[in-house]
Amino acid sequence: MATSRANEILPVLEQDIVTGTLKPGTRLDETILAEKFGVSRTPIREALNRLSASGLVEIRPRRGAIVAAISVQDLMNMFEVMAELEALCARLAARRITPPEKAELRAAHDHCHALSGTEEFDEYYERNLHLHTLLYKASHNIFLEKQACELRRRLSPHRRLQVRIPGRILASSNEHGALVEAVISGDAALAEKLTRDHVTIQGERFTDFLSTLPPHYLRASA
Amino acid sequence: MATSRANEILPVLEQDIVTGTLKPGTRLDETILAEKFGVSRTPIREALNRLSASGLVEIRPRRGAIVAAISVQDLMNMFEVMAELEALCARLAARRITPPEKAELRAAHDHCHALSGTEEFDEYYERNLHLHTLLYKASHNIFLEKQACELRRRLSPHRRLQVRIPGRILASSNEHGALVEAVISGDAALAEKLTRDHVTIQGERFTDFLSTLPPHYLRASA
DNA sequence: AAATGAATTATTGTATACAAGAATTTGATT
DNA sequence: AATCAAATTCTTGTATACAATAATTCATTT
Repeated sequence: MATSRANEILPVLEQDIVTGTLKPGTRLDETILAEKFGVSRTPIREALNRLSASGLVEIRPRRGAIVAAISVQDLMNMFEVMAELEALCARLAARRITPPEKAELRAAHDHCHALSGTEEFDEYYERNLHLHTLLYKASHNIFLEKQACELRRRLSPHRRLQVRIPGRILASSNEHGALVEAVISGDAALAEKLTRDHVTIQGERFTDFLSTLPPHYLRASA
Repeated sequence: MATSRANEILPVLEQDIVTGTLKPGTRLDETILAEKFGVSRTPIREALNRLSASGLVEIRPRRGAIVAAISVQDLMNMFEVMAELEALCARLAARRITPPEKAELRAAHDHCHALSGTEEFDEYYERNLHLHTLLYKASHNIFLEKQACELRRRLSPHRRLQVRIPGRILASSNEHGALVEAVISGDAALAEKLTRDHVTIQGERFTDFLSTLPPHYLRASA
């Protein structure tokens, strides 16, 4: 046991929510969770409280906790902020990235690019995550890095069900190539713009995204 | 009682931290707090857990909770993100602000400007906060609004002790005037730039800021 | 048969009891 | 007098017991 039961339970629950094992709207019964983890309700409640503060869980007074369900508007709003945070990462990274970080970033991009033309969406998801994480790190702003990671985690349960269009991996990877080059060459303004455009869901991608969302997104509260 | 004891205690503690009544580094003894609020340790712990997830409180395993103490580097990092979030607010607001919101924003600016030349820092702090809050709202991105508010709250205990230079109110108010005009006239790019510059602590203001920080900022952890 | 209301059941929120680990104090030794 | 170690005290973390409220079920009435 690392430190406390609650500290062990928290990341497990978080992971289950982030990966979609526990889907938005799912009830989180304290007693059931307590049995599952082999503890009393107390550490479960601590974990749920913390998760509610970070937005992954919604606690309705006297009515229990559920995996946070968000509306389309929330989702659009969050993507808007995500794009800006990542754009800031890119701008700062272009100014602050170190030589070893440049090598890592290039390697991560190559690793992504190797899947161009394929349809290995799950694997690309992981490699893409790694590339973006390196970008956050290269900003050399630890707070920003944490914020960007947290927001990405929060978006991921909704992102997983995004449209999986055959050519998407190639397109995404090409965008990566351009923005990685901009960062490495120190062109902050270009890196910022390319990253913002890369993260923003625009044009017909947006329409596709909307039309494939499960219906519950249309009525969820904040 | 609104909903639960923990839900009553949480905002009180938060306010005490944000206003500096409870200073960074202060130990938050569960038993003492429980007595003060007339409850058992349980709801206190729930509140502390939530505050730790939002970053205002730091819980060290088996060693109790303290008001989050942050380093100069953390502070600089947070300001960098704050500037970007507010700049995004301004950019979006320039595109989305409604006529009644324009009137409110103008009024808030006038209210700030009325203190130009004075040295009523505490009053200016409040009016300035109101103006910025209106700017967040005018972005019409509720998630962004919440994030910006939360980060501002998190920075406020450290901001309060900023240098109080005689001419600062006038300078700040003039910057407000320009950015409010940019937002109202719909000049998104200008509004964004002016807001980022307004929030960023730069030039000799930065030196002043650093040199007046209490010494504990130099050794705090993340 | 449907609907309303009372009673029962289940679940959350709080308090208290207990266990385990950190901090402190006291005493012994150099 | 200073330092180190053992023991005590204090604080946190977990479990359990209880109270309060929401959800459900069942009966009664129209």
